[in-house]
Amino acid sequence: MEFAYEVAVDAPLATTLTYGQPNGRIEPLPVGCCVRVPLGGRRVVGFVLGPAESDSPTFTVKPILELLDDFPVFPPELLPFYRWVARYYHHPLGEVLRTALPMVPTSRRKTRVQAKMVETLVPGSDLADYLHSSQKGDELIALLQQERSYVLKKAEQKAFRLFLAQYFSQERQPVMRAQLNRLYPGAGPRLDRLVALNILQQTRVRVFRDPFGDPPQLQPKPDQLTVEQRQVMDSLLPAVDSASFVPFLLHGVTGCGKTEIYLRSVEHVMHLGGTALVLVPEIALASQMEAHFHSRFGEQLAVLHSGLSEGERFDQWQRVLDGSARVVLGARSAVFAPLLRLGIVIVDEEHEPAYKQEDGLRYNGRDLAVLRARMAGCPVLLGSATPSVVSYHHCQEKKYRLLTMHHRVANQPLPRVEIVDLAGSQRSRPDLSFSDQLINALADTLERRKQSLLFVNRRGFSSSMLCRDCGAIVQCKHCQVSLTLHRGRNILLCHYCGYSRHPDAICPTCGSTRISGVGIGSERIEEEVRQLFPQARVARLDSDTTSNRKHYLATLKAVREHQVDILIGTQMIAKGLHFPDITLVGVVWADSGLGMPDYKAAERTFALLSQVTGRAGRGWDPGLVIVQTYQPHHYSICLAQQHDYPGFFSREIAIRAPLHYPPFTRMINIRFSGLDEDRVRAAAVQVAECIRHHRWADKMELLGPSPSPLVKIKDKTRWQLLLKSEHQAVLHAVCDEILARKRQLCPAAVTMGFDVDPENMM
DNA sequence: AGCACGCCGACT
DNA sequence: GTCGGCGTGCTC
Repeated sequence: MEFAYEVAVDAPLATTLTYGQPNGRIEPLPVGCCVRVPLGGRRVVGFVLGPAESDSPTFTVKPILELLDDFPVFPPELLPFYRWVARYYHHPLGEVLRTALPMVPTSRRKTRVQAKMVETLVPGSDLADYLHSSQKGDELIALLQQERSYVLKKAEQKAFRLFLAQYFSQERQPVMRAQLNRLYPGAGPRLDRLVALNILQQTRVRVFRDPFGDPPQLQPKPDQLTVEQRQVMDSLLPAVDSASFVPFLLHGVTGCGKTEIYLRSVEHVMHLGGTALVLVPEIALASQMEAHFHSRFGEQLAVLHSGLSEGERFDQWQRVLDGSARVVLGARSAVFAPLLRLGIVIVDEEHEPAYKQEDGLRYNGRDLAVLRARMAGCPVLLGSATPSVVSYHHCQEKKYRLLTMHHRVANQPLPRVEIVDLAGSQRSRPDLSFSDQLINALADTLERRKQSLLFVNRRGFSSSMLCRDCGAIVQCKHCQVSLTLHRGRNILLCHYCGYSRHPDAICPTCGSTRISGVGIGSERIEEEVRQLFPQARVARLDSDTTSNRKHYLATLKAVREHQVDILIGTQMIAKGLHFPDITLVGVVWADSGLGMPDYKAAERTFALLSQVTGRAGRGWDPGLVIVQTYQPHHYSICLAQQHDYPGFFSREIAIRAPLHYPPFTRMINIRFSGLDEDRVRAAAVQVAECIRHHRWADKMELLGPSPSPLVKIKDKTRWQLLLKSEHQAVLHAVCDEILARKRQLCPAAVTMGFDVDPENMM
């Protein structure tokens, strides 16, 4: 066999495999092309990584079955990056590539995404000869009829004139047939005759499906930067010019104008002829960022996020691959985009947990963005109003350079934050979730014809259903979690697997009928608000009401046009939206996250409160934030009230140091799951035993094995094993060893997976 | 992951 | 006697 290739296949294999040249093909295959290969009696998708190691194989090399596309789906320059990802996350390279290249056909999915072509018309050879003498329809028709021996019918003349008008108005670009048919519904057969007469010529051109449904609102470029913005640019631009890896953390209060910093840095890179990668936590949710970048970079911009259809995503990817788009704006998976000559990498809201993918390849988009910048040799800019504790710590250790912006753009003051102790305060409506302060503030805001925003941590009506006789909580039959009452849809819903059932009023354990809901959800808050203020116009935004993007955008529009007085929502309203008329923000239960068994609980609470706080007072009115909590003295809540990030950071770091939590250690969570409870536990115990006997066991801490906080999800029992160490290399060596001995330690019926740098321990 | 191979219970 | 249960192991 002449050529042999290293191929990563779409299967959970630890190694890459060797395949031979496809039968009947002579030219070698390019690196990065997508192929179909035989694997153990089936046919799977694979990626050509390059020529195979040349030492004589001990196995029979099978030939590649077919080439799926003759162009590469990723540039060879990015292969080292993809390989590093596979090694770092202890994940099969083939699956890394499948995650990274979302439009590629998988072994399971049969349908393939294709380039979209449209039928177009250009002048035919007979017409082209006359276009020099005239461009007027009637004259051309006369000329053509005179010189040739045919007569054009009225309708054909009409179609012809229409074509000419379009052709010249769009600067001699091919004219879409569909466009002519829209203007003149009977055009079809007439155009066919014109094509037959060689007056017109039929062509097909590639079109890029447009992800910007409505062209985003044009955002003007400000003439001037603030003093702080100029100082930040003065630090950033030399780093961009130096074309070397320099990591920056930009800590700037909400409304300080970070977006303009991003835009100008990217503009600078564009002038230097480079490319730029910009990550945002969740672009699907109508972020202003998309509008800004589209206004500034137009055709140069590609967007990559989950809100795109497969076809749109394919087109955007192709535009990046062929170099016609040089700025990529996208959610975490955009970190794999095939950009070459990177000049800058930007991560907005770098602290957001949304950067962490929580299934399959559990990567962190923010961390990989830093890695890409390192490998490409360019600066990386991490921006946040509430930086992650880990990133800020890197600044203190002089690994990152800290840039700080203290002032909001128009020098608006930050809103006043009032904390209300839910346990200690007198309440005139103890039956509701509102303190008197919040009720009064809502009433006052309504009266002043301003808008209020109420933030609730959970969706649904009641978070769980409790039997008042036996104390049992109604649970999902596939997951060991409580079902949430959704009154609007009249169901009990599992937020983990989506199972739903009718909310019948009989306790499944004791048969009692005294069952009632406990815990507050957004649906219930909505009902309470309607009861308190029947005259107010109320809207709710959470993932229940947002299953379609249209409804989400419509609600935002209604809020912007002041057709809503009180907006109620979950996490998703904490980000991005800023409307000048929102002067009151209420947080119904601020400490709900502090009870979680999770070392990041305080960090998340601080970030969430700061973020929600930033929604108030974006107009002239400074705004008021009312935070209801049972823990009014908790440092994450008090320091958020004072807008004191450095204060929060030092308190948090003082707690984490003695407990050996990140940033003082690195962690890897090893997760086990399977249908057979006993075997899942046994596997976890076996692996733990193996780790305890590892030669570097004294250089790490092992917590567990223990059942996961959510023991059972979708009928699968889950156990976990947490590894902590100051030395990252130790953790990786242990994982490699476990993977090598997986056969003996873990039966096939139990799936084992690594969560490197876990964000969420549930 | 998925498919083949292999070793023990109830069927024509 | 065999058909098929799923537990185990491998895939270039």
